[in-house]
Amino acid sequence: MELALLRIFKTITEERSLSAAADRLTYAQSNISARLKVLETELDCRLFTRSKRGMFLTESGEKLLPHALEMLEREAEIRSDMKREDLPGHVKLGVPDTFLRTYLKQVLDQWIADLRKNRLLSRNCRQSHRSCD
Amino acid sequence: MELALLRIFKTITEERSLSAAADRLTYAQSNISARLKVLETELDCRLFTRSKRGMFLTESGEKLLPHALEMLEREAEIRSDMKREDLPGHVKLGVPDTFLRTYLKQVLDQWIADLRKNRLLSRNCRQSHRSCD
DNA sequence: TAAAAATACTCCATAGGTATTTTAT
DNA sequence: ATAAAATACCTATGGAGTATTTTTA
Repeated sequence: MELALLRIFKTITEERSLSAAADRLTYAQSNISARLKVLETELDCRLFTRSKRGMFLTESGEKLLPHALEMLEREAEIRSDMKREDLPGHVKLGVPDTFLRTYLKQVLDQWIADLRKNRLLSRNCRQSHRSCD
Repeated sequence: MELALLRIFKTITEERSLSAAADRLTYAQSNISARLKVLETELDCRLFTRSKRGMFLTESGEKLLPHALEMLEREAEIRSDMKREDLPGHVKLGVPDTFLRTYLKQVLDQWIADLRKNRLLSRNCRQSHRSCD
C-alpha cells in the first residue's frame, strides 16, 4: 500500500469529488480516478459510492479513514523527527574518514565516556557517523 | 514515502545485511541497495553505517525504526479490518440496482428503524451499498 | 583476498497526462 | 443538458534485474 494513495483517498473524502481532489493535489482527474481504483482493487472493496452529488464513503471507506489519517500524520512526524539533526545542541565535525578511524574516534569516545562518568552529558546525547565519499 | 521502503528498512535492521534482506524479501541485492538509497535521500540522512560486519543503525535510523514498525503494523491492521465484510453477522443481498432504489431501500430502512427503536439491533450494525455494474 | 555493498546498464511496469466517452441528475 | 467519473491511449519515470566494480576487515 502506498501512502500516496492514502493521501489521495483522504483528499477525496474532504473534497467529495475526484475533480476537486485532483485540482487540490495538482493531478489530472483521470489519474485520481485510476489511483483510487488501484486502492480499491488492492483492498478489494469499494471505498466510495459515486453520484453526481459527490463521492461518499462506504462502510469500508469509513473503516479506512481513521487509519489513513493516522498513517499520514505519522509520516509527517517521521519527516520532522528526521530533521532534528541540524538543531541547536548538535555538533558536526567534517574530517577525512581515515583520520576519524585512526585517531579522532578514540579521542571522542574517551571524552564522551568521561563526560558521562561525571554526569555532564544528557542521557540522549549520541554520536553518529556519515561517510561523505 | 512508500511503505515498501519501510519494509525493506525493517528487514535490513533485522538481517544487518543488504544481501540477507534481499534474500528474505526475494529481491536482488542491488535493488535493496538502491531502494535504501532512495529512502536515505528522501529523508536526507544516512540510516545505516556500512561495514563488512554488517549494517548498523545510525542515530537517525534508530529514530526511524519505531515509526516504521508502527506504520507496517497499521498497514496489516487495515488489511484485516477491510476483510470483516464477509464475517458471520454480515448479510449480503444481491439485487438489481433499480430494485434497490425503487423498492428495497425503503423497506430495509423502515425495518432497521423499527429494530433500532426496539433495541433489537446492536449499535454498530450498518448498511452499505456497492453497485455491481 | 573474500564477502558484502555500490555502480552501470537494461528492461518493463505503471504513474501520470490528454482526449474522449459514459453516467447520472 | 451538463457536470463529473470512467475509459482509451500514450509517454516517461523509476523499480527491478544481471553483471561488474569497489570497498573493508
